[in-house]
Amino acid sequence: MKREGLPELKNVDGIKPVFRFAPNPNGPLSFGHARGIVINGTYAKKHEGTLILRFDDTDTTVKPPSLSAYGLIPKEVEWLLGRPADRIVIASDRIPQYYEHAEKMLEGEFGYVCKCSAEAFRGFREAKSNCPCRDKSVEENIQDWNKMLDGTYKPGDAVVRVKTDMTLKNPALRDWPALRMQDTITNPHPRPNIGSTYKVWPLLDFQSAVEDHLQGVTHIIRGKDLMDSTRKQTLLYEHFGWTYPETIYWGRVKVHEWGGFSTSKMRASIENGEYSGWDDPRLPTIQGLQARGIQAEALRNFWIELGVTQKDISVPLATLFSHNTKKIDDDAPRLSFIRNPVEVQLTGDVPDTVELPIHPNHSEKGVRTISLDTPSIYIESEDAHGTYRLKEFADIDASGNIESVERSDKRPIIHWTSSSTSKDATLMIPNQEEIQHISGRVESNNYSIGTIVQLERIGYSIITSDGYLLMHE
RNA sequence: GCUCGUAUAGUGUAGUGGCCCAUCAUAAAGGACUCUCAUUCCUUUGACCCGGGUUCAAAUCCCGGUACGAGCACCA
Repeated sequence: MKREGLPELKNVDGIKPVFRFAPNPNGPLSFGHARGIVINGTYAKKHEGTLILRFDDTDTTVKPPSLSAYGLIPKEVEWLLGRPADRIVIASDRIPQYYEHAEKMLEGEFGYVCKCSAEAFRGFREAKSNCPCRDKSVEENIQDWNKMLDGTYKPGDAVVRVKTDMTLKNPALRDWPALRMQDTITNPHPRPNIGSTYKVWPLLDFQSAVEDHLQGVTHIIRGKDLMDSTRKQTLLYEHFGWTYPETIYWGRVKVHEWGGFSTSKMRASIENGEYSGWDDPRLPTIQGLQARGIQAEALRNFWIELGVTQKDISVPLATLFSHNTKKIDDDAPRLSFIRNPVEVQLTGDVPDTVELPIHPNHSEKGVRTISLDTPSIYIESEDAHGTYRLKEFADIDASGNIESVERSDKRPIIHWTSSSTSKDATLMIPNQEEIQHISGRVESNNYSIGTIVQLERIGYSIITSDGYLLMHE
C-alpha cells in the first residue's frame, strides 16, 4: 500500500495537536527552514491543530538575533504556507517565566548554581564525578542565583545546571546547563525593549523545554541533531512532573547544487559582495527561491515528498524544479528569446503579421501577433545554418527566402521573432558561482515584472527589472 | 574516545514477518502527441549494506560487522 503524503502521527486522537517551528531569528529563513515550516504546518492543518512560530532568540553573542528577522520571518512563513502561523512566541519576551521555572528547579533541588569553569566541569563530566556545587543547600543556591541576577557574578562565573546523574551513559546528559549569564551591556539584545534588561539567559534546552510545556505543544518534529536535546529535556520534564511531547526527527538534507550553506556563511558572502543580497537567486534562502520563481506550493510538495525519515540525504535541484514545472506550466505564456541573435532578411511572399499561440495547450489564452512590416527577423546564431522552419510560420531556405508556408518536410523547427516586434533584452542564468548574462532579443510583450514565462526551447523564466531570469528548463 | 541514530534502484521514497521475484516520484533511455529541447501520455533500465541467527516464512525481528551522520558548548 502506497502511503499518501506525510506519515500518520501518534497520539492525535481526540486532541487538537500543537506544533511549533522555532528558528533563531539571526537572519532570513533558508531552504532548510522551509522543511520545518512545511512539515509542522502541514500536520497542523491536517489535524486542525495549532502552529506556533517561536523565536528562540536567547543568545546575544554567539548567534545574535537580527532585528529585521522578527518582521520578515512571519511573512516568509505565511508565503510558504499560504496562511500565517497561529501564534507567535518570542523567547526574549518570556524571560520572567524562565526565571520562575529556574527558581522552582532550585527550590525543588533538581537544579543548582554551578560555579565551576566550563573546563573544570568537562573534567567532572568525563570522570562521571559530581561537581562540588551539586551538594549545595537550597538557600545557598538561591543566594547564588540572586548573585547571578544582580550581576555580582559575571558571565562565565556561574551557570544553573539541571541535576540529572553524572554517571549517565550518555555524557551529553550529565548535569546539563540550563541558564547562563551574558554580557548584555557590551552585547545588548537587539530588540530595544529587551536590550540590556537581563543578565541571565536560558539556554536552548531549558528555554525550549519550558516553553513547549507552557504553550501546550503536543508534537515536536525536528532535526535528529536534537535527539540528545530530547533526552535532556525529558529528564527535566520528569523533574517537573510533565509529559514530554511526541517527538519525530528528520535527518540532514543537502541539495547537491548548493552544498553546505549556513546563515553566517551567507551573511559573510553577501557582505563581501559575492551575492547581491539575501534574495540573490543563487542562494538557498526563501527569498532567493522566491526571486527564482519557485512557487510556495512546489516547495511544500517537495518537502512532503521527502517525508520525515532520519536518513541524511542529498537531493538534486531537479526534484524541486519538476515540482515547480507542474505548478507553472499551465499559466506560463510562451515567448521567444533569441540568444546571440542573427538578423535574417526575408524574401518572397512575406505576410504583414504572423499569429502564434500564447500557450499551445490553452487556445483560450489567445494569440501573440508578430509584425513583419519590415521583412527582418532574428534567429539564434546556433540555428542559423541550412534550411529550417520558423515555428508556426514558414519554411525558409538558407538565404532567407520563404519556400512554403505549409510544412513541407522534416527540417528543424526553430523559434524566431521579428525585428519590429522585439527588443534588446538580457537572459540571466544563475549558476553556482555567477549569474551568466546572455544578451539577445526578446519578443515584445507587456508582462509585468514577476511574471513567469516560458522562453520557447530555453526554459521557464521570471521577468525581473533587469531582464529574464532563467529558472529552470 | 564515549553516546545516540540511520542503512531499499543514479537520487528520493513506500513497505513494520507471508498480499513484495518489492511501491511511487524523479533522473536516464526509447516512443506517442505536439509547428518548443516545453507540457501530457506510454515503455524500458534499475534496489532490500555485509555475515550469522530466530521462523514453515525476513526488506521487515535478533546479534555481529561495515559505512555514513549527529551529540558530548556557559550556540541554536
